[in-house]
Amino acid sequence: MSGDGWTVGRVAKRCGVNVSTLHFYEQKGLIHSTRNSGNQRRYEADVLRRVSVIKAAQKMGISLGSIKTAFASLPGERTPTMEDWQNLSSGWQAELDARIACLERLRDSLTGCIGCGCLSMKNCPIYNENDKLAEEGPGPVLLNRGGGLEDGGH
Amino acid sequence: MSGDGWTVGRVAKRCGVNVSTLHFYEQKGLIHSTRNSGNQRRYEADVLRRVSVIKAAQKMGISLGSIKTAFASLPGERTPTMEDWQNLSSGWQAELDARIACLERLRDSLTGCIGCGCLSMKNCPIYNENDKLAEEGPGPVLLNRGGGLEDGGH
DNA sequence: CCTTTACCTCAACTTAGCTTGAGGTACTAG
DNA sequence: CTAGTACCTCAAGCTAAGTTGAGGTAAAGG
Repeated sequence: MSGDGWTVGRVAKRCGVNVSTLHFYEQKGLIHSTRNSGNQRRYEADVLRRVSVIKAAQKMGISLGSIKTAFASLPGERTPTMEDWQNLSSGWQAELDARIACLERLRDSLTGCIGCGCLSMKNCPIYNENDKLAEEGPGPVLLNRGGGLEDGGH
Repeated sequence: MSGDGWTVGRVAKRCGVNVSTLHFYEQKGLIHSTRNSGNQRRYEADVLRRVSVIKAAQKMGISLGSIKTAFASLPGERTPTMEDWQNLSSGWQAELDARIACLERLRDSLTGCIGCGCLSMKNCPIYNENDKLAEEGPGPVLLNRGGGLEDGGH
């Protein structure tokens, strides 16, 4: 079974995503496959890790574009080693740290800031501490578009 | 000037958003306005805080839909007091805490997890700790769609 | 008064990340 | 050998959160 490669369906089930999502990722260049004699996709085992990493990175708020860029640092020819993946993830650590720090600042100033009058001001801590991070050119940028918490209740 | 209400342009400039964004928010029911004799929008001062809160909440990753829901808890007739805003923000504190905690778990397990083989497994800490949070029905849900860090470089 | 700037509505377009559907082919189990 | 899945491609659709543009009106300054 896994002897002659993984089929889309199996990868999808194993990774908890739809087949269409795998097609989509392939189209975006995030994963790749070979074809069997009947033109059906066959994957190497490392696709599982790729998909999982995509999912984990997305949870950190990293876009598919950035993930693709990160994946570009992986070796093309050989199967990525543990070390390759470690390198990749360590690049995201900093980003994640920055993001956590930002949310913490936001949390710490939230009550005071929304409650007081400063939120409408240009010098509000929430406003600025975030804007600063949100504009660091290429590099850690956070939560500046869309996504995220849905239906927060309240 | 502010005597007979704020114009869209002034609100936009003051809040650092486009006029079209204010139209959009109004259409979504997040802010509201009255009209002058010539059908132009006029806002009460509290719109400034609303817009600022929207922006702050978005930075936490809260969707406009959730923000609207949260705003529904504000008094309709009278201008919201400081306390009203505090109540609203305290609801988001918990969400923000949950979210920070989740990202921290993700950070702490990132290296180990991406580096090891577990990411493709159903019992991976990253996978599950996040999924659990991502599925708490209505309530804190995090980063499950789109958005976020763009162009992380690396 | 006249020009310029601000505002109005409505519709269409944008990006990300997928999903859905139509129409057709390949595999696999009995 | 024949169902019944699984798979294929391509195009269109969807949601969020806005932005852009066309065509037209209102207000403000000199």
